[in-house]
Amino acid sequence: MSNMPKISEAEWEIMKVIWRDHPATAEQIIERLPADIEWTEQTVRTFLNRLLKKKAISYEKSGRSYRYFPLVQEDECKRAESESFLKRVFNGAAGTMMTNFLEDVQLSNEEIDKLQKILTEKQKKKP
Amino acid sequence: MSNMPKISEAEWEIMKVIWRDHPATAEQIIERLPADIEWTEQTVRTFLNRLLKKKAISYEKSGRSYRYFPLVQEDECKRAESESFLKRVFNGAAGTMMTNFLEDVQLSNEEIDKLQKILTEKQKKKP
DNA sequence: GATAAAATATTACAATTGTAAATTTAAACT
DNA sequence: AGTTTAAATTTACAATTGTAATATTTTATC
Repeated sequence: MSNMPKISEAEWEIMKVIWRDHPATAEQIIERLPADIEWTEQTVRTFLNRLLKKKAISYEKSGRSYRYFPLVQEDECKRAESESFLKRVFNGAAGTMMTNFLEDVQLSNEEIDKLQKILTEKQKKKP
Repeated sequence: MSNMPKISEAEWEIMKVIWRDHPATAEQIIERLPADIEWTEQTVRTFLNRLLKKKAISYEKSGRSYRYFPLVQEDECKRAESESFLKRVFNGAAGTMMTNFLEDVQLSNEEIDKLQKILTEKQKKKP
């Protein structure tokens, strides 16, 4: 099975930027991080190095800098993290978890429609 | 707002047992942990101590042992952890997150119905 | 009240994480 | 080619976490 690297909270921020647009230099990554994150450049470069060591990303050289790109897929990481969350917090009870979220969160009408549609599909497939 | 203690993955297992049935002695907690968890008693006691230090739980004395009980509410912890997960992994996009989950997870017909009902309610309330 | 047994509390230790500073390397410019 | 300078690499360091072992304190028991 998947020996996906464990990505820490801070590293997730880096990965999200890289997934969104790659390859990307450290400089680009730094400037694309959400504005409310206040890390020094060195801090970001440390995270990049750790992600390299974990084989979550790789790079190609370009001039004097590296252009980083992901080695692990966003979808897989999300799935892994979701499973872990579901098990840790809700003992794996997806229904309870979804119910809880639905009660707490506000959704647009489009989102509601989409969810309804998926649910209806699911219903049709089962007896 | 809430200055809720950060509960680690291992600590979550302890908290879930305590929430389910409290007050509970260390011994009871140890025996109620899921069978697939293989911690020595000392390890569990360490976690109990850390949770005490974090003020996530407290205790009352009973004979020679402590009977632990929660100081933080399960609901609040779940909510906090859910928010953190949602932000970290899905940038806060609840719709996307729910869609992803729905596609990956299998639900009973009752669960599907319940979710449909909640969605329909939500729809009615908004234009 | 002394002792044994059991519970709690303290100490340990390596890995991971957040947060950088210092150092080294390599590319650009003169 | 030598120097500047920007990038990457190495080193740092405290807090948290997983995983216990050891030590100390209490309470039953004789």
